[in-house]
Amino acid sequence: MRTTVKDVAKAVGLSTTTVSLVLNNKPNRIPEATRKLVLKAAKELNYRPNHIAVSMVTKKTHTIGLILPDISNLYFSELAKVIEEQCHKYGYNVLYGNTNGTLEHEFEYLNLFVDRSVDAVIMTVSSNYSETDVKRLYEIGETNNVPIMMVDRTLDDPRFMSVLLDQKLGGFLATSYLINLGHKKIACITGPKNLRISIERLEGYKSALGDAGLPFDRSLVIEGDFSVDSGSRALPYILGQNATAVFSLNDMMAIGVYRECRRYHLSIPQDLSIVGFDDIFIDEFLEPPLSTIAQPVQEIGKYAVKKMMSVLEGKKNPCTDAGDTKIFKPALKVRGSALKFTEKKQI
Amino acid sequence: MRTTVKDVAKAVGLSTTTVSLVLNNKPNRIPEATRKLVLKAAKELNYRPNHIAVSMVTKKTHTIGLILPDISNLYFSELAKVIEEQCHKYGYNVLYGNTNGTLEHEFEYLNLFVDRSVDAVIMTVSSNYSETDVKRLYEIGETNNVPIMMVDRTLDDPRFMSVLLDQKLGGFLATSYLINLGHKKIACITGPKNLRISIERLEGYKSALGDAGLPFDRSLVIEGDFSVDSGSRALPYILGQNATAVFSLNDMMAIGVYRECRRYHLSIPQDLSIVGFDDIFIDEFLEPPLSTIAQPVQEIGKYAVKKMMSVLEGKKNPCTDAGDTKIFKPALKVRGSALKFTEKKQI
DNA sequence: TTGTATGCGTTATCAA
DNA sequence: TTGATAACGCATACAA
Repeated sequence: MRTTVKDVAKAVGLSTTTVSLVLNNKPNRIPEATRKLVLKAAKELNYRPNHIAVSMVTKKTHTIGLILPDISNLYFSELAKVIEEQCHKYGYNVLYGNTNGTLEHEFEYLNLFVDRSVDAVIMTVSSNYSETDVKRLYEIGETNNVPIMMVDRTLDDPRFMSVLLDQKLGGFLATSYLINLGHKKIACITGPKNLRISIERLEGYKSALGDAGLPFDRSLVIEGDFSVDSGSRALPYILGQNATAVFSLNDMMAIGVYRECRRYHLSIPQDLSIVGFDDIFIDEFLEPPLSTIAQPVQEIGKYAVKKMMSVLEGKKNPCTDAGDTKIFKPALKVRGSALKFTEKKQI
Repeated sequence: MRTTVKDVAKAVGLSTTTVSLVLNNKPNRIPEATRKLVLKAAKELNYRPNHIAVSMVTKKTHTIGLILPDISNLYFSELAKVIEEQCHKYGYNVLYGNTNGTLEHEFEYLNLFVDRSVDAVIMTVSSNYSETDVKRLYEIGETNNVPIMMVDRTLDDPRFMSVLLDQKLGGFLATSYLINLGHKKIACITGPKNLRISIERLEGYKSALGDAGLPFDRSLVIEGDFSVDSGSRALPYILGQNATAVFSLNDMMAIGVYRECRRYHLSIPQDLSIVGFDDIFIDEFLEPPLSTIAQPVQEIGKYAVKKMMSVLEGKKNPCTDAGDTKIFKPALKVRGSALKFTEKKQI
């Protein structure tokens, strides 16, 4: 059996109050003598506070809930790692759940975590929320007094803190790069079309096209679902449109394009230039290494928990403070998956 | 504020006992009338039990602690996903921690989780344990009455449940495949040399060599650390030994070999055949797709939590039951990274 | 069929 | 400087 405060108290012949006082370094003026006595006994009995009991009275669990679409996804597993590491630094543990991108699971985990009295929730919403859904989400946070932070993807509601990426800029960067390489027919494989990040990245694509005086051609855009397979499925269509380059809204679909290109005996970048999005670790090991838009995952994760901690320490009010949406800038990472359009012609 | 049993009781004019009784479907004969009344009130007030308070009295948190070396590692992130999903099915949540392979962190998280009264711990130990360490680990589980399960890697102590892979068989399979392809000089890039899985996989390598009447040549073995970089670093040495094939004890190092081969303008499998270990998802998208030893991660994860659940439900005693070590069989997955030795000569 | 009282391990209030 | 005692939200033995 674990030793409790009672055991320690009994061992030193003092009350549990006194023991609790010294163990928690309370400002009460406890004489050094009894102080040492208690500390010694606690150590000898290997006393460790029962966290559940502490939570019961303090109303703090020092636990945060992390709700992610899929932790086996490279981007999220890295994010999960940073977040856990950072939380650990602050003395917080993390409870996590995979939603597989469904709204039901998002709410299910949110409720589950809130039932377990997590101090905060960090989540990336992956489905479409109706106004009612947003309201429901907000109310869960409100009535349980747990701050909710959106990371990577957000809801259109200023009441939630958000830590995001400038998705549009990413789309712009990728597309501009391809344009500067001389490509005119640049296809775009999107994510689910109603998804915010999908829309924003596509906007960047359009905007780059516009800046270059190139027309936006709807037939060059094909919808995917961020999976490798959907990337593969998109290739035949893209080829049919005579595109010479493609901007894939994430790296997984780009990998799908790679795979399908091999089946068609097409080589990247000679036959098709491609730029992805995310910069997952595997990119540099692909053949050719995939050029992509890099998200500063480490910084995003660090910022997210730092911000959350300051909220939990009461330094910030998540609902009223300005600047509650932090937007990180992505960067183009040039590797070897895109070639000048002219070079292509020479082959 | 959240509604409590008291609120519900007050609302229906009954005692908290009655409310608790119906809410938990206790076998007390509660008349359908009051039953419905309570249920209705609970629903209207949106009552959700405070999990912390429940744990306080039931001594069960329905939480398991998952201690992994690195959740951003492809193998572990997949394992973490299965485990979380399975736990979720059983109504359990998971608290997780990254140890980065250090003994201190393993103990730190174990203590942390035990302080939080997790019902069980599933961990993969990644460092070397002295006898004292093993004893300490065991005692933590014992005094807190939390079953500890080792997954993927184990300690040499029958008191812990273990869910493992037949590592030696994996090494044997990979090496035999290369031997059957006609290779005589097969290098081996190992993991940290004192690590159990490293030793076991190497034993499989030796055993395959022995079965084929091939000599075990120590100079063909080079130590890595399971990272991509260590795979890259190993290549020049392997080339220097005139090896025509290499068995990499994990896929990450194999990826390192791929990368380094490109720098040397060597092609796989024409210039060098290679077989990895793990079957991480990216393997099939590499060029050429990496042949490897596949671990049934899904099954391993499912089995692990199923077993743990049966222990928690008291159907099994983790310390006395026989067969507490389950060993899964790996399988060779042939893709395109190895070629017949003779074909190589023809090129 | 339902209510009272108690306890889980801890912190907090207030008195001594 | 220290110790009763209450309280956190719930489940449960026992009583009514």
